[in-house]
Amino acid sequence: MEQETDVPTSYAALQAAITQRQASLSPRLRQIAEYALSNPNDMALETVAQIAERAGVQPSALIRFSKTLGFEGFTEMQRVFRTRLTDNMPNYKERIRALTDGAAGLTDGSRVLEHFIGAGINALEHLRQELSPEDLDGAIDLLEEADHIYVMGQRRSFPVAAYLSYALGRLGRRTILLDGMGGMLRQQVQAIGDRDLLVAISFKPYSEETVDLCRLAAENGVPVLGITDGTLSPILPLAGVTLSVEDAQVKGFRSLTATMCLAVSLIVALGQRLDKEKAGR
Amino acid sequence: MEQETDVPTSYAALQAAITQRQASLSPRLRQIAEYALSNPNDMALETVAQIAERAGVQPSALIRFSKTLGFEGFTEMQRVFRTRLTDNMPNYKERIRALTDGAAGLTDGSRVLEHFIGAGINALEHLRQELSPEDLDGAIDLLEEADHIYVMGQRRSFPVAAYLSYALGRLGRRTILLDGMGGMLRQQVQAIGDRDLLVAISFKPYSEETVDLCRLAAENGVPVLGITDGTLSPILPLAGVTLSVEDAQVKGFRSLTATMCLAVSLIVALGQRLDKEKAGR
DNA sequence: TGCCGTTTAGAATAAATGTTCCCGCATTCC
DNA sequence: GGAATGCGGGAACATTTATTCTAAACGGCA
Repeated sequence: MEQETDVPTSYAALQAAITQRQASLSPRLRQIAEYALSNPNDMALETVAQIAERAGVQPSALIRFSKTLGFEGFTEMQRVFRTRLTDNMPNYKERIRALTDGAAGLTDGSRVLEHFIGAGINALEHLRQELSPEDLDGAIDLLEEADHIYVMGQRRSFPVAAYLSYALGRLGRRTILLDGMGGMLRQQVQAIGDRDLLVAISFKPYSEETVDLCRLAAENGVPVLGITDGTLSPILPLAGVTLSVEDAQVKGFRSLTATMCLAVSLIVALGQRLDKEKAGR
Repeated sequence: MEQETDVPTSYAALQAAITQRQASLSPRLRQIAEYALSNPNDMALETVAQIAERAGVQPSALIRFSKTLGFEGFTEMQRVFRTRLTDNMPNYKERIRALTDGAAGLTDGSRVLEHFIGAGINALEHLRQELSPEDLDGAIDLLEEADHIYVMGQRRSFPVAAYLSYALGRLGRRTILLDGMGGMLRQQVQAIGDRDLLVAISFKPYSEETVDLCRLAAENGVPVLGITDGTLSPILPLAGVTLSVEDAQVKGFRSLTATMCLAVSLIVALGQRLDKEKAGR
């Protein structure tokens, strides 16, 4: 009575099937779908009762879920989840070796991705080693104490500036993204006072506008938090606190992997500081 | 009566224990030891009866084997075999979430940074494992063939959109960043044709505007390249090609570490493709 | 508000699984 | 050569586990 044709036999197919039918499922079954996709290990190894408890559903709901997907019962579906563990097992070592050997059989796109992933991991580890906690805390101090926060980043640094400005705003900090929109940059800049903070983000080749702005700020006694790279950065002597990141670069395209990691860390650390302060009062 | 001290809890320890005691075991138990070491998958997933049959022994012999190694019974030993599957096949989602949950006790800035660096490395490895080369190449195809490229990303996704738009522009692709500046979104959107491409970036909680725009594009036959997370994303059914990234998230602040890595990889891979094409002519 | 189809919870059930136990067998030691 | 010891086989047992079934809750619709 059931059509057995579309019963998934591989984990990839099962994942696709769940994803596809997820929208048309009843609430409880959707809940299971969500749990199954994010906890495939549990689905593969635990018992119905255990999974039901962890997912917050009844055991019978899991059987209904399995049957909805065309399986005979839960056991049959679990078998597919288990193939994910066994099938990927031998591949794991091979993949790492393939990577180490130089990624010979990879298509262009994924070779580039592999490269940037490797570079990204390196950059993150480098960041961990090189960035001093003092600088980081100093940066958070600046962000915490500033009246208004002005964020500037051009070209490749603009996404970072945009992120910081968005996130700082969400933390309730008064933040202005200096994007020069409508030629208003000069006006925006004139408003910066010495109780404010300029966050300047710039990487090689350093944007003139950003460096100029830093110089202006430094002359007017405005604190500057620099996010930059290298030891020769023109931002360095102008900024009170500088956070240095070395991200990978290929053909002029700088990866922002580590920089973004630093940015989100700054934000969350600042958020915690603000929480604590609020609680302390 | 039994000393419970040396019961192996990791697969490595179990493997060592079996190897070491193999010589002093009775013939039948040695037979089991041999089977266990060469078929750890079976040991982890099959039932006692199944394993017994495949190894050519009695089920009870397996229990004896387990007890000889200091376990309470077969079930307990099997648990160790199962850790091998879950440990070697890390569920990065779980790890990322674990890191996310464990962020509660973070105090100072450097601990937050440590946390995000760890989470970032995990996310990158997850990206490496989960993103299929086909999808990646498909995405590059779309970017290569599109007449105009429209990029949309709101809130936390905006930095990614900004980066892509900037970098695509530098590659000479005609790119429009849909930022809704000056309430021009509707006009910008109306211009999109079916030879163009919409790049939609959205993560939980998915921005309504972005999803709506995808739906509109899909209805009008405009190709959509989605960059999103999870398998439940509303972008998924609307996009021709979807690239899925799982980045860490703490207190509502999503790290863009892995997402940025993917973005720059896309760009550089596209750049290579364009170079090759140009050289070929 | 009242009806009808669907969905869900939870107990009841049947199947399967792990474990125990005892007896036969071989080997070893007296 | 005979008793003792350890090992292994396999059926019986108890427990766990998946599954079924029914009544209740829910949600949509008139």
